[in-house]
Amino acid sequence: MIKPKQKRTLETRAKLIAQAKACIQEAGYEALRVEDVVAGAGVAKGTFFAHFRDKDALMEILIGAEMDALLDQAAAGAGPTDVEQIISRLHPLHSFVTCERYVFDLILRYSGAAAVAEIGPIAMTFGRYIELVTGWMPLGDYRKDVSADLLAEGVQAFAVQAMALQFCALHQTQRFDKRFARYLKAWLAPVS
Amino acid sequence: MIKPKQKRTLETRAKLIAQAKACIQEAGYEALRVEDVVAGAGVAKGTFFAHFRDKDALMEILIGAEMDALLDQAAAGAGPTDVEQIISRLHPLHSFVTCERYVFDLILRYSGAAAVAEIGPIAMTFGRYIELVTGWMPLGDYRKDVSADLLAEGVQAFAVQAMALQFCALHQTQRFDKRFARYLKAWLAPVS
DNA sequence: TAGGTAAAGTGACCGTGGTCAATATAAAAT
DNA sequence: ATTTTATATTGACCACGGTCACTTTACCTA
Repeated sequence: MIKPKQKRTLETRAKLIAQAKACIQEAGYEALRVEDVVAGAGVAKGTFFAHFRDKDALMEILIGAEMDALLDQAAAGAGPTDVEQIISRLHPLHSFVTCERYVFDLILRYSGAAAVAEIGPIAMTFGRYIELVTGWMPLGDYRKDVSADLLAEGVQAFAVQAMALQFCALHQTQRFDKRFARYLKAWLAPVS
Repeated sequence: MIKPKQKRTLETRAKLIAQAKACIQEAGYEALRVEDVVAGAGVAKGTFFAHFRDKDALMEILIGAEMDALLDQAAAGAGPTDVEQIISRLHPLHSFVTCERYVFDLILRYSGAAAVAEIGPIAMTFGRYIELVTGWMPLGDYRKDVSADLLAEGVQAFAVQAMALQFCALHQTQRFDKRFARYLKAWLAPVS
């Protein structure tokens, strides 16, 4: 997949991705079937797996691209200067991550790379997330006794926790943003 | 599954669970095949699904039981009074949760219940974890500006984050316990 | 003890992700 | 133009989780 030489290869790959997007548009991520994608793209099943290691690899590409775009959006303009602003800036991204249970689970599963050579699109976005939030840390009145990087890791950990509880009926009395705000206010509060 | 009446039912269920444990003992959780379990238990495949909604439901029972036993162990005796003690007390549990990538992913997937009626064994253990840690909060010199319950939720969030990074080659320079300690020291530090 | 009925068990079958030896096509060499 | 070689494509096939109409068994009642 690193350097496809033939034009045909690129065309086939584009057809597969376009058809996958169309399927998802119609019925969501979880409902995606490899057989539908290849049928719609007019290629054989084996071709799919010549282009993508497995179904999840395609999902990673599609979901990773979406997350990347949302990260770009979050990174645009001047950084947020307080907790509320951080939360609303990240809202579109968190909203996408929790759009489907299936999507959330898949993202978590691929959020870490098993090896340096295996850093996939989703693992990349988790790195970007940390970088982005780290850059925001000097902009507000947050605690200074720990590094910006550690603070950012905590923000990510709390975001994941709040999103996970979003899917949990037992805890849905609190909306995601409200719970996340409670976490961040406690985590980022300046040590007086 | 709520009140099995016939003795036969209980026997079959016991055979299935025993065989599943044997399979896992031999090759780990991920390698478990329903076909092997039913073959070993001497029943038909359909019988398996009459006893368990799906394969994951059996996994939940087995993994949940293991986690419950480890929580009992962590809860025994006087509570830990500092971060290092908290970490070593939870070590056996965290160690089991990360014993296999497959196990970790499954636990995360079932850590929240979609509905009150669906609280499974694993979702229960996440509740117990919070309760346990909440009870430990008054025992040490931790911050008092947020509730013990919120602190416990944070401990859980950081534990999950540290475990997730455990599977990530990029971050394996730090061992789980060390990373978790870094998180907890920052999270639980008393506001001076 | 026989007959009836509800519960438990069966296994052929299906859906879907994934494989691979064979084939077709494009690019390079002659 | 023809042959050779590398690359892309094919589709029959497999593995494995899960289903369901049917059969068997256990228990209850007369």
